[in-house]
Amino acid sequence: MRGRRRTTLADVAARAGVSVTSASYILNSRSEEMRISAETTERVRLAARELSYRPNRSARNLRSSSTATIGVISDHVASGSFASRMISGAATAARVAGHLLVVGETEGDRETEALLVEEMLDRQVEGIIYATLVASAVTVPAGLRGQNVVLLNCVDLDGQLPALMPDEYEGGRTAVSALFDAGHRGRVWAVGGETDLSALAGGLRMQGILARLQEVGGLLAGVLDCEWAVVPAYEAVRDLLSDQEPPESLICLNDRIAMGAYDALREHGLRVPEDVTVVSFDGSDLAGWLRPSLTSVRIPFAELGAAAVTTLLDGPPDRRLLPMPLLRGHSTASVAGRPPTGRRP
Amino acid sequence: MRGRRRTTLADVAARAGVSVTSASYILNSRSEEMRISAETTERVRLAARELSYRPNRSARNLRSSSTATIGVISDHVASGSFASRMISGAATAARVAGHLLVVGETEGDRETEALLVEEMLDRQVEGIIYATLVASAVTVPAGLRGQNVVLLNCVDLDGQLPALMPDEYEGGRTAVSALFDAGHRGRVWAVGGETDLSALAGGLRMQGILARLQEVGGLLAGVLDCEWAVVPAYEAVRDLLSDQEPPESLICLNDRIAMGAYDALREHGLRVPEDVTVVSFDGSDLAGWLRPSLTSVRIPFAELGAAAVTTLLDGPPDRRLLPMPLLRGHSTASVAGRPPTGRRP
DNA sequence: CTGTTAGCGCCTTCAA
DNA sequence: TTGAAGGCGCTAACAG
Repeated sequence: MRGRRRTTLADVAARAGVSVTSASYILNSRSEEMRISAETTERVRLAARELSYRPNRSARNLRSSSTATIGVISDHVASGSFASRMISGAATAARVAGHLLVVGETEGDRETEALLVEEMLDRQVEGIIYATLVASAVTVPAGLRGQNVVLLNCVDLDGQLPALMPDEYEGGRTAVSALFDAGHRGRVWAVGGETDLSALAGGLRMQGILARLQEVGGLLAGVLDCEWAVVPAYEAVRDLLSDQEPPESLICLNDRIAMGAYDALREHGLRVPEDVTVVSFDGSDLAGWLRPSLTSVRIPFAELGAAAVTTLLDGPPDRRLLPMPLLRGHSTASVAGRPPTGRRP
Repeated sequence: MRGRRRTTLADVAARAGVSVTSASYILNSRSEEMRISAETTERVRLAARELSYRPNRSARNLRSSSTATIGVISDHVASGSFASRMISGAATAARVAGHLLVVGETEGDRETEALLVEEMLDRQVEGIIYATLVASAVTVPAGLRGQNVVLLNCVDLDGQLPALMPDEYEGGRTAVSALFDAGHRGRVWAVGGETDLSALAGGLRMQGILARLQEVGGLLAGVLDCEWAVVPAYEAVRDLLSDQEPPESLICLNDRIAMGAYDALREHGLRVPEDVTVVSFDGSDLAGWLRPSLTSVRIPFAELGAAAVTTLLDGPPDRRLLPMPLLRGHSTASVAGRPPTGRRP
């Protein structure tokens, strides 16, 4: 940075007429412990303020080999607002703990990944958050082994690295509960299925859905397999409607699927939630934009980011699966008109 | 990081049987300049590789007071995928230049902002990108004055800090051109208006729209003032349709407005693009999710981020307004069925 | 061409 | 209570 020479600890000490030792102790809140006179302490504090002294991090880092910095490596920080929410949560938690975040995006490239790991280790980050956009099993870059790492939204295939994930199974159960709590029964179709084997979310959500359905005595009329995107979902639901008696409820495996489903339902003259109730997963902005607003089981991205920082700084938590809260919209409002109990912010 | 002591330059020098000076020169690719024998050079390189030596950045920073790190301060990295796209662009550009990004989110809080500035200056970042989610005029924190700063998506009220922004005026012109290039004429309504005075985008887009409209001999049937969100837009367009003869074209001031407009149009039995063509601003993911896909004047977030890094590292560019590219969807396809020329990725 | 050496700013042991 | 001094790892004068 183009700034001139900054004031150093020595400057402060000189101005206060004490040694750098004393100044150092005082400015690091150890004057008590070192039994430095209150008067001296105050004098140094004043001098520091007058000179608007700020410690030189590089020097401190070199000395203490710790930087109050946490690295985040993610395959995509750009895609959707998902990864960014996570970074946001992590950044806030880090700041509260007096840390800063350095971020790197790999775009899935292994070489970039390894490079970023090295760059961050060079900068002596206190720990590294390794995150993926879609929940998956991964092989982490070799440079990460033996470091203070936490995996986010993924697990490593072979090793025993601490990993934080949304509790997709419970999330699946929550989705079904949301449907039945709103008083709806009858035929439920799941839209989305398990297309990608490397993505864990689909399977776990489906398991949770089935388990909870069994508990409440509901049953799954069927699963519409389709790519997790708007148009495929639209087509799948459209075809379903032309073949069969319409479902009473739809569980969409993400919000974009729900968007497509909405279109198909509307085209078929079916209203949400009066004719068909819809619940979905993600809790993205889209859920709030749709009309009626979508009830969606939210992926706790910000919470994951914050928990990752905590894990790095204070050790792993007991629960490594984070709850997926229900974001209530109007797509599950009971036909009687009971208003939803919560609104999105 | 919990790693053991890392190998130092001295270790490498010792193993290669040379002085640290030579090792330093060689590893910094200055052996040529220092006329060090090829043989020695090779020996040192080998030793470094064998010990998998990596320079200690903190030490280097302290010595050279430069960190190969750039700070990004933004009011919201979480909201939408906007800020994150920008960060993504910046991160990539930074990495190419051998730099890393440290990011901080202020949530609009002045105190946090000032704190982050200090934290980053403490870490001796090479420069700071100060970005806002919505284009606006701001007062930057005092700590930023005199530093290597570039404003992104905003301008400072009083000072002369370099600022990079999307060319909203040209963008407005582009939107109109998109409409007329697709062969559409007739009544054009703008939806959105200028609600927020601190947000620059609305006014500039409208100016561009009016100017271009005049050039091509079109005219604005009217402006629907509404909040830039789905429901208000839906209501505004619905009311318009119930009062008036339907418009031939709609220029929506952002993608969410277009989403609401789509709903109102569909409800009224009007098809896009057959009955009404729609063009919009943002070029967000939503534009691709809507059916038919939306033609939208894209905010070049990634490009802004990349340009900001370049500005910080190499000085300000000539053009401080970045072009807003047209993202072609089907909402402006000519009625004759001409396919759009480009697809979103 | 290569080695010796003096800091960069800070923390901390040891003595006073 | 305070001061002097060493050293974190690296770079760059300045000798040889």
